[in-house]
Amino acid sequence: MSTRQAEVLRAAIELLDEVGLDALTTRRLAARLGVQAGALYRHYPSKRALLDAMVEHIVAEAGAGPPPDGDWAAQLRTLAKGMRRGMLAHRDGARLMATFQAPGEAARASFEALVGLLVRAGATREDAAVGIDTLVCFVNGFAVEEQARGAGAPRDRAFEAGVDVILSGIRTSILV
Amino acid sequence: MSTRQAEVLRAAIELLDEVGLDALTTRRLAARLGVQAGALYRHYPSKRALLDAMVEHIVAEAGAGPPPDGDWAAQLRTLAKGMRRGMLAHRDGARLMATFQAPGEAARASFEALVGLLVRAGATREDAAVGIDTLVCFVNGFAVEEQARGAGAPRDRAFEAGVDVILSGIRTSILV
DNA sequence: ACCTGAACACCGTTCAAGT
DNA sequence: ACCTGAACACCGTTCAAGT
Repeated sequence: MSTRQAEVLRAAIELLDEVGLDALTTRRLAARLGVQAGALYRHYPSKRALLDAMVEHIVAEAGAGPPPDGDWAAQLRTLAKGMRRGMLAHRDGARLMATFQAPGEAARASFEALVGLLVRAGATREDAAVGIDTLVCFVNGFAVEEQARGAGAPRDRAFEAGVDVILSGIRTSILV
Repeated sequence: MSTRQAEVLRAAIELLDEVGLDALTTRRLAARLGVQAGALYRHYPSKRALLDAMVEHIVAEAGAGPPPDGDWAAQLRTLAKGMRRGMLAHRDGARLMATFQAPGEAARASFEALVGLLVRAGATREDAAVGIDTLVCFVNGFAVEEQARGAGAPRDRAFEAGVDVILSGIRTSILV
């Protein structure tokens, strides 16, 4: 990944935070880089490809940090909070993820890590995948709705309560 | 609601199914109606307003049908399946819902109905709201991901397994 | 390697004017 | 009441040509 490509990506994410997804335009991005719109196509083959790179970047930065400690439930709770925080960290972050298509490297890796966590706690691989799928879909669905509703009241408590419902479902219907 | 407005809405939903959300353009919609693009603004003040009306229509048609029977869990399972079916019934239906902002009349009513169901099963109103919120966010998140991944393998079993995890979480952590 | 200039085929929206 | 015609200020993308 060339330095210039990384600069384009960084500028795109900054622009997203400033103007939102709907106003994130190749022409505006080019202007911010002091360049003509067509020049962007040296670095990304399409706007779609750039958006995908942004998603990947945001997922990776959300999945960073030390692995949490505690039992499997405490770890999943921490990781779920981190995923939500990562999406809310950027304007329209959740909606950007939702428009995404292919799971991508970082997303797949973090999914596998979560499944492994439940397997180590005693679940079969299939059951673990169901549990993680449920949790991940909830987190995504929650963040999309939360961000769509605008800056309204903080929904931290509601989010954690939802995570707890799912963790308790995993405990009673998936783990031995 | 004038007849012509209803025709515009119907044409918009047909066009969505044919070309998808990204190609759903005021000009294409106008062409399908045999009219100039500007004429649409007699019936909807903006494309956003038209999209909102489409969401409302789809939500309402998904929430139609007789109330299911069985205990609360069987009823929630049936309703969750219906919500997912409603979103998948139209091309990019899930993504369209996700771009939506205000909850809207139909959505609010169906949320209240679901909460009432859990209250009758013995939950407090707050706990019931948490449970329903969890289920609804999961359903939306699941459908968004499912539709984003394209027509791939049917995910009926994965969906129902996820619903069951949440129902079992509601049973053990919310109900008396 | 990176960018310009200019074009192409589009967008959503507005508004006077028509019937 | 509903629509036309025409414009305005934009889009994403391509591509020869420059440095």
